[in-house]
Amino acid sequence: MVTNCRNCWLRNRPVFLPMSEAELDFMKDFKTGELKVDPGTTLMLEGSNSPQLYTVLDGMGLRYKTLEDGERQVVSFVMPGDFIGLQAGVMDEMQHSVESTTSMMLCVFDRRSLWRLFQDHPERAYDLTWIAALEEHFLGEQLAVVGQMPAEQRLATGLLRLYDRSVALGMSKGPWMKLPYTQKDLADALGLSVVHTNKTLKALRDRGIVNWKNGDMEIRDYEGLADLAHRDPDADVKRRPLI
Amino acid sequence: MVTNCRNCWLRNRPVFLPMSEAELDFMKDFKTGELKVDPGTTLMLEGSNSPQLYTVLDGMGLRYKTLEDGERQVVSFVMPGDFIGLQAGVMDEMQHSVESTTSMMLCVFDRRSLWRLFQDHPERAYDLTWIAALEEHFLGEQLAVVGQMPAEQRLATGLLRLYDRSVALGMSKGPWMKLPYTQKDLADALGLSVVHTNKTLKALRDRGIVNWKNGDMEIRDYEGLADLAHRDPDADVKRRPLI
DNA sequence: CGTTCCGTTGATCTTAGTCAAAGGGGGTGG
DNA sequence: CCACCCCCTTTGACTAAGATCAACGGAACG
Repeated sequence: MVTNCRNCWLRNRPVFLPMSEAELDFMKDFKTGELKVDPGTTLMLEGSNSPQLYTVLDGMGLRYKTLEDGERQVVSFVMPGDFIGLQAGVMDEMQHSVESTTSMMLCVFDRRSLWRLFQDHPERAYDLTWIAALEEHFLGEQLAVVGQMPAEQRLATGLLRLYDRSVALGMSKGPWMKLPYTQKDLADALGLSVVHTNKTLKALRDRGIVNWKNGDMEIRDYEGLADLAHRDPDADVKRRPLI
Repeated sequence: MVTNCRNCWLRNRPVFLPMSEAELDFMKDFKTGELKVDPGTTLMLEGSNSPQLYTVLDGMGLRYKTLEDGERQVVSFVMPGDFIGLQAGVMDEMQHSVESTTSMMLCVFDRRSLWRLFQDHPERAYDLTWIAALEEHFLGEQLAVVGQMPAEQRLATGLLRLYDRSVALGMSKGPWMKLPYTQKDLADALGLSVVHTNKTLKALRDRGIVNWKNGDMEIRDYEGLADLAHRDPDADVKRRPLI
């Protein structure tokens, strides 16, 4: 059964273009169904090997690693169009956990059909590799953020990135975006303590740059934020196509 | 011309097994030659799009990103078997730079043949995706290291990882390994200042845990180091196959 | 109506960064 | 062969960014 599958990577790359007849046929072959999950559901568990792979159709979540001492590193935020479970599919087990923070709608694939995809659909296999390379790119960026930037710049960079993605995905038109995370989630992503994250956030709020209330974030001064992030004004144009 | 290509991912996955007839034929098709570079050579430049992709046959190097303000984040250390240029091959440009720190021997491929690989050699395409996923895995680990660990633990984790790889690649049998990097390189990888890296290193030396002299590193107390890294004793067995 | 989770804030402490200066080597040129 | 220089390492003194600790407020929820 193929239902509406917007924002699915199998549909196209990048995730926006319309689906062709051939692609629809293809979907019939691979998609095994859709899955709706509640907030707080663990979709993938570090060290496990899920038989199912997902594409996010709707909702948000996060990927994280847990360290021996209980600390948590949020590896990335999950948004519509993201592919979940590549590691489980191609290596033998997941290296991080994935959890929903809102309710999510997922497009479900069978892990075992992945090899068939490589054999019969080289373009899609290529897309998959493209996705993996993209993921690698963003992890590298995040590593640079956490490794080299002071708190304020980290926060600005992180919020900006979330907002840009949100806009790119058509989830926000104006200055508002859904941000269903806790400050602890943000802190764990940026490598900061909750307290310091909160204080840094307050500083941004006091300066009228952002406004975060009840899971909704308002970017009141995009330029100012980009400035705090030390972002090269040209670079974001260059980077725009990479969501 | 196909010459000796040990440690090349195209040869096999993981990089150790012997090459079959079919694989030799395959190599003839894709390998365009070998390249020897001096220390300090920039192999890939962030933002550029190299027409050539490489596999490291011998020597060591590093990948890094440069931030707007001149800071540098070392993204990973490059060792034999590593594939260089996946992003250039599959996306449109490199997202980080790659530089040799010793002289290196490289196996050269043409970027344009990558698509042919996906069409005609699905197993190899699969391997390539596997490599990308592996890279993603290690970046995630490094992110957790930089984001959550204090200096000493970061250093211990980093050195341990370098040593384990070195052993896995057959480059060290005993407690010694080649470590041709500067302390600044290490600091930029761990998100620390050189000064603090140096002091932390001295502490390890004073406790007889490691000994680093003239580009050679001696792991004098592996257990002690693993302890400082808070490494789960079982985990390294699990992680061993992933180089 | 208590409990729990999250956000907020202040006080204090520690880790790691910055600044500065002094030792090596190893290479190059006089 | 020596001298100088450059790059890297090492060390100490000082500073600051951010962590930790602690306490309170509010909203959601059973």
